[in-house]
Amino acid sequence: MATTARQGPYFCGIDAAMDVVSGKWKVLILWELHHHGTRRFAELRRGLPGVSEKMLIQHLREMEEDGLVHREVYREVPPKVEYSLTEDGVALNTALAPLGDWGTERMRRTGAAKVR
Amino acid sequence: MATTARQGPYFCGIDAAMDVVSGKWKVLILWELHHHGTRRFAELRRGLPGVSEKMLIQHLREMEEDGLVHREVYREVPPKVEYSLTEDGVALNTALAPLGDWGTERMRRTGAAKVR
DNA sequence: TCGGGTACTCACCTCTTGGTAAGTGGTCGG
DNA sequence: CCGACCACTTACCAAGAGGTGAGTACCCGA
Repeated sequence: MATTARQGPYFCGIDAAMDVVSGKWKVLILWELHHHGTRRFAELRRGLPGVSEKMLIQHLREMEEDGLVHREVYREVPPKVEYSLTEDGVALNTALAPLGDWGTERMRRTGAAKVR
Repeated sequence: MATTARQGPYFCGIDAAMDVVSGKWKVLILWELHHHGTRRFAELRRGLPGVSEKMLIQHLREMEEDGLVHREVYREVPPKVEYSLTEDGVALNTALAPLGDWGTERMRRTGAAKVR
């Protein structure tokens, strides 16, 4: 994904949505931003145990490019950057809700483990 | 994915759902089976231009293992195998609908190309 | 008899994804 | 003066996702 292509011809809407959402941490970032509103880089990193800084940035950049998250840079001396969801990102999150319910139900049935 | 792990600890329901749905052709298979009810292997292959036989089988097997699709083998001389969605697969498809709408809307806005 | 269709399996190879670890420049607390 | 924190960037590397092409056992139509 990422560097090249993207926006490639899609079969249907789900296909297009999956393109934007595929990436190990993307939906988790969405979820985190949705629940906390605005978060700084280090806050996100701490909120997603196991994520590498490289992937976090890469995903955030792609999601910014895709118009899902807004990136606000404060030119202060200890650098400060705040990430938040755009309208589009909020809509995506809403559209993901039923899928989340399905997954939760499935976890309950299969007894899958949960992190934190 | 696939051979090892799976059912790994999840952060939330969306995470669990994404695990089951991640794979280049999975949502398309879901979509195809949902729209046609029951399909044979070759019909699916023809319905998803570009899919390789290897991936199609691999995905179908994983989805069967995950309880999303049902596989019915007819012991006839020209081999015949029919695939259909389970209740769980239908529910997943329903849960994916809003995401599909979001993606369709997005395609409209960005003017992304569509296959076939 | 030749080709095509059925539903696969297998071996091999490539490209992408994602992880690790180090470096950057500045500031603040102890 | 040492280390930690901030928000990154860069180079390198391993695993795996997915593609290609061949083979299989059988039958049917031309």
